[in-house]
Amino acid sequence: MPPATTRSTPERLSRPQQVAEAIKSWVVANGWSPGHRLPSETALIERFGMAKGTIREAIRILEAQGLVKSRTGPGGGVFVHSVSEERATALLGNYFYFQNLTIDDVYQIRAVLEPELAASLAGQLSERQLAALEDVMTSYREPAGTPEEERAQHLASLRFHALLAEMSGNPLLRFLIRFIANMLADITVSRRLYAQPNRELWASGLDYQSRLLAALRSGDSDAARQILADHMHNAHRLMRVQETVLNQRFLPEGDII
Amino acid sequence: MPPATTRSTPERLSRPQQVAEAIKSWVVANGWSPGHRLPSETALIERFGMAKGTIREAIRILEAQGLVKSRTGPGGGVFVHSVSEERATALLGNYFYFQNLTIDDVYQIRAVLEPELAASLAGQLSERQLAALEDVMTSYREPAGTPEEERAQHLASLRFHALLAEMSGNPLLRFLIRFIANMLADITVSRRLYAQPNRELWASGLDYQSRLLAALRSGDSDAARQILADHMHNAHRLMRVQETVLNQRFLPEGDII
DNA sequence: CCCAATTTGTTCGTATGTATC
DNA sequence: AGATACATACGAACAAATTGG
Repeated sequence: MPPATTRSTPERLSRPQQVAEAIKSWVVANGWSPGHRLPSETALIERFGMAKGTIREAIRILEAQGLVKSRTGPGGGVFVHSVSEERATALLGNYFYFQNLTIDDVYQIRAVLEPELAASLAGQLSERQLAALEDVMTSYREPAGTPEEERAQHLASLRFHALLAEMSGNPLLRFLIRFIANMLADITVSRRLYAQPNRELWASGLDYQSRLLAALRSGDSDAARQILADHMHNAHRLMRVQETVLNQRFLPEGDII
Repeated sequence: MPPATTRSTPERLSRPQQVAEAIKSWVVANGWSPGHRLPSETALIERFGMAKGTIREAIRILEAQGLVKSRTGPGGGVFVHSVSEERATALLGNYFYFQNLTIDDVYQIRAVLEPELAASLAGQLSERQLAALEDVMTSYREPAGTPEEERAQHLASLRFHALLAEMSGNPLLRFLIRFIANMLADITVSRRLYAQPNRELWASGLDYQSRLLAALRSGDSDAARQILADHMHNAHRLMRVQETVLNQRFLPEGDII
């Protein structure tokens, strides 16, 4: 179940890594699906002729990648597992931890993905799904009073976008939008954006989202696309302002950005 | 250096996993950068009061995520490592292995990301970079005769897009486009698309790319965007045709799609 | 409720491999 | 070449968790 690892750097692998790769291709070759039980530790020890510790390290490698899960006790063992969205998000997040993205980078992508998502969902949602979206919106019907409320509302608005993505039939689009929303949530928290209430962002966000819901309901794909394009443009502009404000406030005090 | 793991499912972690998480936050807290050496195994054994095997499994977990690398010998040890693009690609690929994407899914994303990339690069590239792009183009100046050549040319055209992405200053855009190109290369191989030469795709691809280079050179951002939008639309259409042909050819023989 | 069987989880001691000086 | 410092691997014993009787 792991895509064949395209090895461009032919560096020697440690034995646990070799075993992990061998198990991977074994699973793929046999077409084993999530839930299938792999041979027991002792069986693998015999199969590969290696010590217990080596085999266990191999299994840990696969577990870290989210490809297997192991349980103790009778009926236990190591089981093929489909990589969860949470795991994939965390693993990919590790990569971008070292790439120090800017707000501009993130919004360049959001600005094209979110409108595409909105357009593709117009006229496709059930009344139940539309109701769920309206439900999230209610959590920021009132302007925030405190910074805590402000932050909570911002996270709720990100949840709105994540929920919207959830409704897409495209797994790739779904993952990317949710991943970016998560990353944005982390950035906002760690950089302490939204420390001061920003009533303009709140008002414009609420307005855009209600207009979006109308377009989604009526099936007006072009309108939905345009509404989200405008929204992203606006949100980007407002976040850049806040980032500037932030740097001016915190940098002199030696705080991390 | 790993983003704080947001744990929504409070399941108990095994000791190696606990240690791995502890080391992660330890690295983040101390702000250790790639290249920094972690304490030796024996030091970690004392530090955590656990057996060697447990510590080693923890390190395997971090290594599988691409966050550390270990070397033997004097001056060796475990070192903080920035997650490589290859590693991130492989790990994310594991996730989508279980999501069975369609050609439509992939092209819905390509159709918005590639034009955005082209637009953002117009007028930004050096003569040297433009020359490198032209260089890749020469590898499919002639129409393919054999299926092998056909496949090689298709992979070269994907490399053209990957190279273009490489030139973007946006790490997120860069990664996404290269990831999708890689995935597309895998899909085309595993599904045996392009088994029969498709001269139309070859001709249109070559035409689009030379027009794109002109737009990039002259700095016409809108033209570059439009050219790639058209190209994606066309490539998508042609790949759907081939996928249909493929299914009709191979499915009766019991081959996997 | 406890006991027994099964399977992973953990420990320790020792030995081997590998790169640096 | 040899000594040193480190990860790597082995093996046997013991512990913990889970399931079923």
